[in-house]
Amino acid sequence: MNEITSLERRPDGGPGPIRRTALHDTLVSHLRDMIIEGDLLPGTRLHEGQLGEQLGVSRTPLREAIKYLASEGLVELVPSRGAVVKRFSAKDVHDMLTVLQTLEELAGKLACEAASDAGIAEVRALHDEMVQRYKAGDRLQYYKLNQQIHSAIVQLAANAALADMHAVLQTRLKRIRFIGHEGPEKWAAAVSEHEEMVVALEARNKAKLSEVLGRHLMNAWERVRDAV
Amino acid sequence: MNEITSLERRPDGGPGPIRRTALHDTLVSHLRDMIIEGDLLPGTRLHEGQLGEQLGVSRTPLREAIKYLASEGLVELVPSRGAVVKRFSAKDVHDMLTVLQTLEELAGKLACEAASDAGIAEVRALHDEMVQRYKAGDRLQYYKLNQQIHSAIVQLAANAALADMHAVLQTRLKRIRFIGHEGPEKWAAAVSEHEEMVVALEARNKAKLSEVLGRHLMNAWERVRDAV
DNA sequence: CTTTTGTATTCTGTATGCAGCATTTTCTGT
DNA sequence: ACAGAAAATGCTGCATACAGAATACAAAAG
Repeated sequence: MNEITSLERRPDGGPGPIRRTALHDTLVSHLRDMIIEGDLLPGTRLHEGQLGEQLGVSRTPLREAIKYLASEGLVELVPSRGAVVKRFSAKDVHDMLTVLQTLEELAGKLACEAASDAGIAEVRALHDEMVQRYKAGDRLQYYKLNQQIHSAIVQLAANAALADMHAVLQTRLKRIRFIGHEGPEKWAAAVSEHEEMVVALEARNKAKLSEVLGRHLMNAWERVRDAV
Repeated sequence: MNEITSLERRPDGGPGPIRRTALHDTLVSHLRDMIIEGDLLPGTRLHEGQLGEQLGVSRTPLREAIKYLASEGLVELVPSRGAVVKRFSAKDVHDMLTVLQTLEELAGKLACEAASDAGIAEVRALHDEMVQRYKAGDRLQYYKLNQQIHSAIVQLAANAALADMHAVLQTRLKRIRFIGHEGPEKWAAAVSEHEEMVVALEARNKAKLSEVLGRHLMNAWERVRDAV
């Protein structure tokens, strides 16, 4: 079941303008997911003919999607030899986390200034939900909510450029973090850091929030360093 | 003279593997330049037929290039209505400068740790050249060297992710800064800041370099705020 | 047996053709 | 004369077709 056509139209016949997504756009999301979830491993060549047939799509929109992902940094374009899924070294991952850390520190500062109370409440809600998942041992949902919280804080900063850069790096790292399974004690530490984060945000304590976010990502490196 | 074919082969017959650039790749650079230099103003629709004919290229590689630029954030894709050159609000520009500031502060720190003496010397050379252009009143060359210096410092940080993010933002801002003409006194101040930067780098003074880079971009906002 | 060269196949890169959507123009009714 | 509808035009989105490059394979030479 990898046909792409099923994704083209929304399943519900709900109101509002019917979704009119372009195929290349759908393909971008689809391929991105395939890369993140490991269906396409690093170093894999993206075979236009084969991949297109597998997804039930012609080469043209597929190529367009690949170009888009290339600019995003998920695939690499080799002249006359197509595209391959980009492989990240340990240093690459460390570099990305370093930049992400800086960006989130900035996001923390800005969020404390710009966030609405409602926005902060949403983060709190996400966090509480995440803690529930943690206690239930549901790693996948925990992981997703974790990412959502970080994205939400960045959103609160109300800085489009920051959100862009953060999203790109987060996407590039998803594949890694998806794999990086941490032990119970480190997991607990991560949850504890998150609690600190939300408290600092609610107090609109810029310095504190920024510090915790930075520390959190330093520790993230510890957690994934073995996986790469 | 807008034919694209002339750019396909390298002019020199130098050694090494002959350049074999794909057309869509060439188009990305070409369109990017057209946007930055104002040949394509914000809000302009990128007409596939017309633009392709003008450049002597068929629609397929052109469309691929546009998708790439869309991911880079220079153009916006409107479903069923093609692509338009993205328009940036004053807030957008301010947001971008804020992020750029943070990134360059980080770059400064890392560069002081990781840079080779030779690398630092190159920045010094660029700076001296820039000062010459400044004294000669050659705004265009000054501007280009200015950008080169910032890029060079980021390169010295030896962090690929940082370089990526920096390049994207710098590209998005080029169009703005290209326009933003500053008065003589502000121009002098900018040059003076650059001098401080290079001195701090040569001394490998992390805190100082970081501070000057940050201040420099704060001032950059002052210089361009009227232009947007 | 190894190396090299010629050939065949496969895949990318580019062009073109066709269908559907958006927009504009024209026609018709009031 | 004006408003609304219908037709016509132009453009995008996707598929297909064709040309050229890269690789794999096989045969021949050392």
